[in-house]
Amino acid sequence: MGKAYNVMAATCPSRTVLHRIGARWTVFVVNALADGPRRFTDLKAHIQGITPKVLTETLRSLEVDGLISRHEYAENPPRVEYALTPLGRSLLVPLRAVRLWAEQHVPDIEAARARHENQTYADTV
Amino acid sequence: MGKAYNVMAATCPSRTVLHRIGARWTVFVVNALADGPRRFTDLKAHIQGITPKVLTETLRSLEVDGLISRHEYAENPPRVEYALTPLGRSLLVPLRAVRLWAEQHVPDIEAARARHENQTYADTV
DNA sequence: AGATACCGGTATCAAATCCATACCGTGAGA
DNA sequence: TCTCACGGTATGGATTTGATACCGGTATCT
Repeated sequence: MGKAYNVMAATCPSRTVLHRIGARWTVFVVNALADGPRRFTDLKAHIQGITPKVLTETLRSLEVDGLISRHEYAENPPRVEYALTPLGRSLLVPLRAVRLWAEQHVPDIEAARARHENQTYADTV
Repeated sequence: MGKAYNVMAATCPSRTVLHRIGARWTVFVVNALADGPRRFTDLKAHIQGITPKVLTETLRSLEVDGLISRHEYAENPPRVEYALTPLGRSLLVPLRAVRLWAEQHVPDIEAARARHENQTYADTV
């Protein structure tokens, strides 16, 4: 059923999906929610460097796409929690693989960048 | 080994790696090179919607990071081929998982978006 | 010989996105 | 009353992305 879509086609809806996944902060927010619901300020502290505006936008987008859910508790003081939906949790699997790849290959990529700085040949295939 | 890095830390180098992976067109270019080397114009035709400028920038960035290699053949007419390096091929694995997830969950996400449309409409009524 | 087309890109400028900083309303605590 | 935390907005500048036109070299067609 998945093969009904081709990401290389400009008109394919999977394009917009991939675009959303690839958006600047999606990977971080989804990963930050991996261990359970979190509050706005908690997320902001956990994902270092994200600004409140961008965090708000990212959360809204993910909510629209059904990847996370927003729960507003009518307590005193009011509390807002964000959590992954089942769909969001399923995305966690491939995203975790990407994050692990990134963490594991930092030395390789830093070496490649250093090599490029030194103008060495690029033919290391 | 991989756990020496934490993507949530703003200063962590894995951040820049994840940023590169998540860049607008990286997934498409890497996937387009999955089946072997391709030429510039071929890539441009295959990845619908990418402009030459952006394709050039993406290829240069991926080359700096050691994910692809650029071969300029001194033939007549000159030919330029881009290919995945072993490092790039290793990235192919998690990226393919992401692409498959995207292709498989298009209906879910479209449903979520439609649901959201209806919700906001219902809120105004 | 002249016109045309392909390849691998640049140049230029407009549009979309991202980021930093400041601020707001509500409620709680001192 | 003053101040602080929470969950955000407002504003305005910086960065990235995109659309379009163009270029030099080579081959091909007429």
